[in-house]
Amino acid sequence: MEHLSAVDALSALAHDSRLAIFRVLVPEGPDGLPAGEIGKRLGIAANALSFHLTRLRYAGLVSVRRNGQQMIYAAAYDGMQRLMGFLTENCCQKDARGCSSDCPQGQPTSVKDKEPTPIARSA
Amino acid sequence: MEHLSAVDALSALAHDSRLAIFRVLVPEGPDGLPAGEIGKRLGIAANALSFHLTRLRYAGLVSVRRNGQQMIYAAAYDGMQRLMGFLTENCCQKDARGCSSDCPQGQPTSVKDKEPTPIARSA
DNA sequence: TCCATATTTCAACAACTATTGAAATTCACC
DNA sequence: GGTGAATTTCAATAGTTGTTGAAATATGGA
Repeated sequence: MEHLSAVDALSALAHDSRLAIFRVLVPEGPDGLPAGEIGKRLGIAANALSFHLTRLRYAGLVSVRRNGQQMIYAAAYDGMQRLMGFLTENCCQKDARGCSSDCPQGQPTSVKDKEPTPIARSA
Repeated sequence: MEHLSAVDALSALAHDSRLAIFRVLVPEGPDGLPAGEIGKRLGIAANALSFHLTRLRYAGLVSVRRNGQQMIYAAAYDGMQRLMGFLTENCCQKDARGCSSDCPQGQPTSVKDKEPTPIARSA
């Protein structure tokens, strides 16, 4: 995951309603939930919900499929996994206990062995 | 980490310059870097930099100390660790390969065993 | 075809966030 | 005390994002 799409994923989750939506979807697994059900559980109006779901979808964090009149949204685990991978790789200490505390992270790398990527805006 | 402070941390990182700043600080470890050096490396003006550093600090992702005229900023690993913990716990599948892919996550919990927390705004 | 349900789209507006240049603050050194 | 360097603060503005209500689209069933 590139710097920029990480920003997309982070900002998709950096909203109260969207984080709540995502958290509702996670335990539902690939089956997901119809938009209406999400809205009902969280008390979010249909149009606002649609707005937020689009944003999550754009960030690759949820997928959609149609089932009759309903749109079924599901957490896109691979998108989340890419985000976690990016954060672990770029934003966490590499030695011993990194950010996933109870998970020894494999290759311990010494701090300071890596040039930070300069900020580059694509557009 | 609560839902809301997770949103704070996520939105602090959900910006191109701030993510770049954080990534510059991570490999420097607890020694950190003076603000000016960060600005020089990333080509960010002093006042803008100060704005972003304040935001990161507010989110608990960097710490500051003074050294003479310089302000030394360092990545706050514990803040990042809390964020990673929150995401692993709330936004990832719990079974077998969760989001930290190569890290078997200890207690595998079955999907669907957890009521999602309803969205609650404190203010 | 007509109706009801589910969801999205649109446009207007409100709210928030970022950027800029100028001024202020803090500290070290003379 | 005065000067210069590092950093922050401020105010104005621009830009982006979220919210709301109304209208449109898509689907299934009578």
